[in-house]
Amino acid sequence: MIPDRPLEVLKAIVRDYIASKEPVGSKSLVERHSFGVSAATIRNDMAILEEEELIVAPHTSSGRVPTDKGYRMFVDQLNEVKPLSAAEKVAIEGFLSKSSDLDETLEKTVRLLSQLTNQVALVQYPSLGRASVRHIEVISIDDQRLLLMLITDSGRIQQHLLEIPGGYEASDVEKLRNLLNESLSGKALAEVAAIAKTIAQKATGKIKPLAERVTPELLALVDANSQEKILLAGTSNLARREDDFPGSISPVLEAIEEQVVLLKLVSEMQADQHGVSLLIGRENSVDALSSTSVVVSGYENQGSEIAKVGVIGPTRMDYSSNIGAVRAVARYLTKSLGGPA
Amino acid sequence: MIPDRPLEVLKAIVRDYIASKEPVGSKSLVERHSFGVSAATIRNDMAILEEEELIVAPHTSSGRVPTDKGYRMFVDQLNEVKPLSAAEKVAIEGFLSKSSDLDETLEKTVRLLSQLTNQVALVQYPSLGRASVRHIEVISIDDQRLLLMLITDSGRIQQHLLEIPGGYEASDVEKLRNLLNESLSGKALAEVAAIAKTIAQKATGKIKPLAERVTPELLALVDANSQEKILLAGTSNLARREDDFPGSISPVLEAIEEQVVLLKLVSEMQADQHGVSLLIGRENSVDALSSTSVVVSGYENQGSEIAKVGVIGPTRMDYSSNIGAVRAVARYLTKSLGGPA
DNA sequence: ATTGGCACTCAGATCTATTGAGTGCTAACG
DNA sequence: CGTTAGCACTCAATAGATCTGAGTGCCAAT
Repeated sequence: MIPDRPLEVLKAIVRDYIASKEPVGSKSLVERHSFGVSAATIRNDMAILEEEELIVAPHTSSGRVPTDKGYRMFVDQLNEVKPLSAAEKVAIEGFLSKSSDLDETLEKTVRLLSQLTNQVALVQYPSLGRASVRHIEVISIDDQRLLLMLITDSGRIQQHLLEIPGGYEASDVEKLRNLLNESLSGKALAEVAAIAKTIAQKATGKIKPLAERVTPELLALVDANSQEKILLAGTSNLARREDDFPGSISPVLEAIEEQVVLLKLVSEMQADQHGVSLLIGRENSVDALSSTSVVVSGYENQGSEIAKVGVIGPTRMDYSSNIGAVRAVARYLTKSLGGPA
Repeated sequence: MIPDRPLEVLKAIVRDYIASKEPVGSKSLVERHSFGVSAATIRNDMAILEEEELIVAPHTSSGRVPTDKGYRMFVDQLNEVKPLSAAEKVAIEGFLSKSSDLDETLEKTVRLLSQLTNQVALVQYPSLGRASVRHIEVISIDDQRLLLMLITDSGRIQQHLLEIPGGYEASDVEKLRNLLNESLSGKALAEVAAIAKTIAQKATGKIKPLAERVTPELLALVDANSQEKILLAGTSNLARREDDFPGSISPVLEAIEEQVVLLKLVSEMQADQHGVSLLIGRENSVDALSSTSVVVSGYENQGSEIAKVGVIGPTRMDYSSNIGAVRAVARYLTKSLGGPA
């Protein structure tokens, strides 16, 4: 266990380092904070912290820098996050006010979060999980084409245009639509595959060929729906912190653009005390992201978490305000989704 | 007018500089290319080129680097672009093969182009311009909600969920749908606003309130549709060329993320001899993009250009192959859109 | 018009002090 | 025992100083 004062010293080091980007030494520490002890004493405390690998000295003789472990201890000690400023609240409320469809909401959210935090913001699309079919629509576009639509209860809409080379009867389309909705509406997406098969069989006479043409496409839509997706914004914010990254930022940007990697990372994160979950530095398993931290929070629909929002930035970030912003945005997003539903 | 050999020298300088990133001097020039004259002669030619501001010397005494004007002359002289490799053609064909809806096609295209060129790729969504209404759909989701859809002839689909607090009659929805399609289908988007107004008036009795609720939303959709949009991919490719940018890349990335700016830039570009249009360095008016070049080409639907695809990268880029790739992708995109239509 | 020759320039690399923030340790103190 | 002043020491960063060589511009000769 770390004694009290050294812990305070650690906090001070983290804060000063975040603010100044310079390794912080014992002298500047006693100057900026009133510990009531001399620099030499602080040095002793720092020796303890170094022993515990909470801080390191970049060179033999210069100030100390927090390690990932140090940051971790810092955030775990953090018992209150920086509240949002009035202006920030206004911004969030403003965006929240006009409800619209899911795509638009998420796009706005991610842009908002990136501006709020000056970090790269990300939002995960609601995943298959507990989603269910709200409605299926088959629309005739012209005499050789149909538009198939799938609307889930989370508000996600997906469509696919399909060619019916031989043409079709309007009445058949109607019948098919009814058939599909009767059997599928309200069902969980996960069940759709099984049910759809029986539909193709149940279909009688004239509708049969049409049903056989359409159901596979429907499954493809479900599939596309279950395919996780992430929206990003503010990539340039990362570039602005260029020198927080050893060497070059480009591998970091590459890793972030790689949806699969990010998705895996984000999905595995579980909320902690603040309703927020974070990975600091090497705590995540992606090598290129070893000097970044990820802060995410889940957002909900109908009482259960459907996906995550968050930010990603240099390890040396202002955790307090980022956690605050992410948490706030996640809450508002939840509200915004719950509202019109 | 520039004499022949100096022109060849310019071309060689551009090519060598693109390949090596080092300012190129008279000696290495005669070594790498067989001009049949001595270095001193080349130096005289270089003096001419410098006089014409086609090249500059970064320092009093080191090799020369092409100016924007030099690059411009180079590409204007370019009479054949590098053909795509077999592998590249396969990649394009492969992507082309499966048709799908516009969103998906464009997303794939932009990713493909970015991989092909190792640059930041961009594709502009088909704009309002000549687009017309293919179909309008009003779908009842549940007893208080309708989904309004607008499908344009370019295949762009846009929808909006609207609440009907008082509920509605299914038959009214049907009537409204028919009314809308009769009046609007086939009409240019630009005309929709005018026509829609008369619809709200023409509507009789029971449909009237519904029509009055729906038409403004329809206009909003048209508006959203006419709102230009750009898709980006491969931002990290720019970061990889980090040192082609003086100072920091972050302003460049910021400018590129700024849709409005990019859109303006791209819209104003007009195709030249190769069916491709390019802006080199300061030829574009965006300050942050002064050391980037933009290569775009239009893609078509039903014989007329509907939007642009292209890449953006450092001024010191391989114009020949980028022009080739952009042109090829634009053509395939045109084909891909024309095919299923 | 082309060329060899030559003096000249200057960015970049290499080396050497110099500086100063910061450390670790020790001996003294209450 | 925890705290402190003092001191020798380390080493990154900075500033000069020097060297080097690629490359130039120009001139006189072909």
